[in-house]
Order: sequence, then structure tokens, then C-alpha cells
Amino acid sequence: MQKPIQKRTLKTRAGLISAAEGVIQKGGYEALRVEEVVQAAGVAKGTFFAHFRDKDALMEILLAKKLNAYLDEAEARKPPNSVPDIIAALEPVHSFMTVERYVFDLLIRYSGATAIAEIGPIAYFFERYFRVVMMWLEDADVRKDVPTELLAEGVQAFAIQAMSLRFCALHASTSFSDRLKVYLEAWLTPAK
Amino acid sequence: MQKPIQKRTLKTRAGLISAAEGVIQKGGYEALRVEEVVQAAGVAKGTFFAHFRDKDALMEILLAKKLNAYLDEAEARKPPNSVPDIIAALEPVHSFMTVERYVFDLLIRYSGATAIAEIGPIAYFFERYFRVVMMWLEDADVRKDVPTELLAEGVQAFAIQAMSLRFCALHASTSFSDRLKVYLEAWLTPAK
DNA sequence: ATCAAAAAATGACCGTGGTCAATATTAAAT
DNA sequence: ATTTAATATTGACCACGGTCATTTTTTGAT
Repeated sequence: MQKPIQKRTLKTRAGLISAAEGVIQKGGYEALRVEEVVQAAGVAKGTFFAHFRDKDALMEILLAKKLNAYLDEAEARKPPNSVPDIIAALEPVHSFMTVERYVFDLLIRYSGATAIAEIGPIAYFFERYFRVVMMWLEDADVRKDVPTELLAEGVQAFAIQAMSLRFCALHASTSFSDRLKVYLEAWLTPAK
Repeated sequence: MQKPIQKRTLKTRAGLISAAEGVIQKGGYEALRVEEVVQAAGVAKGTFFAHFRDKDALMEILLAKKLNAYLDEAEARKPPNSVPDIIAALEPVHSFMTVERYVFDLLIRYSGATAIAEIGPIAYFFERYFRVVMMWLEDADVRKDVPTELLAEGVQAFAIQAMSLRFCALHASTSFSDRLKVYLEAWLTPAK
């Protein structure tokens, strides 16, 4: 019934978000402090939590924004149809996902919805990532003995695996893209 | 040189661990509070952090203990050599990994070492999981066109993917084991 | 313009993980 | 038995995310 959002609300919210972006630009994601954000935005701490359920909710918004922008770019180009091209197309996305360990952990944590009511921006992003990859795979030179949907899920799983190992000193010898290439070649190559 | 660990140290540490296990038995992992643990163990809060770098470090120890015990059991039996048997053999491990969302998140976060010096109990566990699966795969009826090592990495990636989706309301229709079976059949089945 | 109800903002306060200078205990040397 | 240096323990304290009763602002009706 009555939900005419006040202009003030939008302004405060936008202020908090851009303040947060400023703070992150200076010190990165992990170092962000709510206190610092509200000071930069010129509001009280309580206001922050009136706009975002918790600190992670703001992070979700900021990360999803960036990720969707990178995916926009990838989608704007000619659809890749080989493993190296797919990896290249997704490179900016994957690269951003692993800028900080903290970021990667957040993404994984929020990559799925715990409850229907809780589908957040990051879960939506992953859904979109999945759909984009699936579209590419439909016209790509890949195995056709299993559903494209399954192939796309696998791409996601392997991408996450490769990103995990990027943070792991035990497997630091191989680069992320090289590792993903090995995975995807084995996963997507048509059965002979 | 000089590192004769005092008996007292061992006793305090053991006391903290068993106190923590008691606390967890009552309320689960997520609800564990350091304060509660030190009270149960009859020591001061500072003592806790003299024994464990942080709360997560204790969690790592407790989780790895359990996980290794389940893997011990799996390893004691006859090596599985088909996809359903492999899934069945790992079921207790996977099941424990997903008792709580909090637990799963911790496991993922610590599944890799950030630095060589930081290889924790959970990273060791995952290394072991990988080796065990690889051993099984060597004598199993699976594709042989890619290295067994790669197949084992894939199993891990798909297992994590399937576990992630277990917490995701968007994909709650299929059960964990069913989903993993679909993944692994596509991943491991010999190319025809 | 005035007023009442809804919406938004405030900041003192709390819970909990983690720190550290001070204190107590242990082990080894004499 | 005393002394001493290394080691372990303590608990007051801090940092930071998050809460909520109170106050301020906005909106719409009169």
C-alpha cells in the first residue's frame, strides 16, 4: 500500500555506497570499516544498518556491481567458442573475483541462496554467469553427450577450484588461467 | 634448541579442546563462544589465545579431527571402483562437511594454504582427501585419457559444487548425492 | 499553516573476538 | 634450597560489527 520511498532515503543510501567505494579505493575491501564509511558519508552508524542488513550486505552490492559490469563487457563481444577463448572472455571476471582472498571468500559464501527469500546480488550474479556460459557452450565446439546445463555447472565448479588454488601456496606453481585451461579441456573436449 | 613443552601446557590445551568439544556437542559449531569454552575449561580468556592463534584455529583442529576419522573409515574398507561406490564411500565425509553452513564455509576458507608456513589441519585434510580419491581412481573403471591426478582434482571440485548447492534454495530439489552422481558420471566415464 | 502519523536518523550501548603488560609457575643451574 | 631465566596464565582492555529506544524529519490531510 504505502511505500513512497523518500528522496532522502535514496540520497543517504547512495551516499553510503559511494563513500564505501571511496574507502575501498584507498584501502581495499578487507580493510573497510563501517565506522569509516559512515564518517565519510556523514551519517550515524545506526543509519548504515537501517540501509543494509549488515556489512556483508553492502559488500554484496558493491561486488555484484563490479562483477556484473565485467560480465556486461564479456557479453558485448563476440561469443567465444573455444576453451581458450572462453577463458579469455571470463578473465576480467575471474581476475576481480580473486583480487583479495577476503573478496573470494565472500563470493563463495554468498554464491548460493540459503533461502528463497535471501537471494542476494551475488547469488543473482552467479546465476547470470551460469546462463552466459551456457549460452556460449551451446554454439561452441564441446562435447554434446551431456546437457549443456551440466557443462556450464562444471565450468563454474572448475573455475572456483582454479581460483581456490590461486590462493594456495601448495599449488602456486601453475597460473590460474593455465590451470583452468587444463580443467576445461578435459571437461569440455568432445569425446572421441 | 630449548623447547621442552611443559606438561601443564599439554593439559591446558587438551582441556580447552575437550571443553570445546563439549560445548559443540550441546550447541553446534556456529554457536560456540570462546568465553564459554574457557569457562568450561577453567582458564582465562588470554590462555585460549596463547594456545590457538584465533577461534578459527581451534575450529580447524576440531573439524580436521572429525574429517580425518571419517576418512580413516573410508580408507579401511575395500577401495570403491565405481562412481556410486566412490560417492557412498565418501558420504560420511561429505555429510559432515555440510552439517552446518558455518562449518562448510570454514572448510572452504581453510582448504588451501595461503602461505607455506600456514598449512593448517584442514588444508592437510584436503590434501589427503585428494590422495585417497586419486588412489581409488587409479584402479577404477574411469576414463584414462587424462591424468588420474586431474580426475581427482575434478572430483573435489564437483563435490564442493554439489555441497554448495545443498545450501542453495534455488537448487534444493535434487539431493546432494544424486547431483554428485550426475557430475561424476559425466566427468569420470570413459570416453567411448 | 497546523497537526498527526509514518519514516528516517541518531548515538549510547552491547556482544564477542582478540591483545598485552603484569603476574605466576616451572625447570634448570648453582 | 636459592636464584634465575624461560614459559604459561591472567584479566582488564580494545576494536569492531550490530541493536534499539529516542529524536528528528517528512508527508499528507485538514
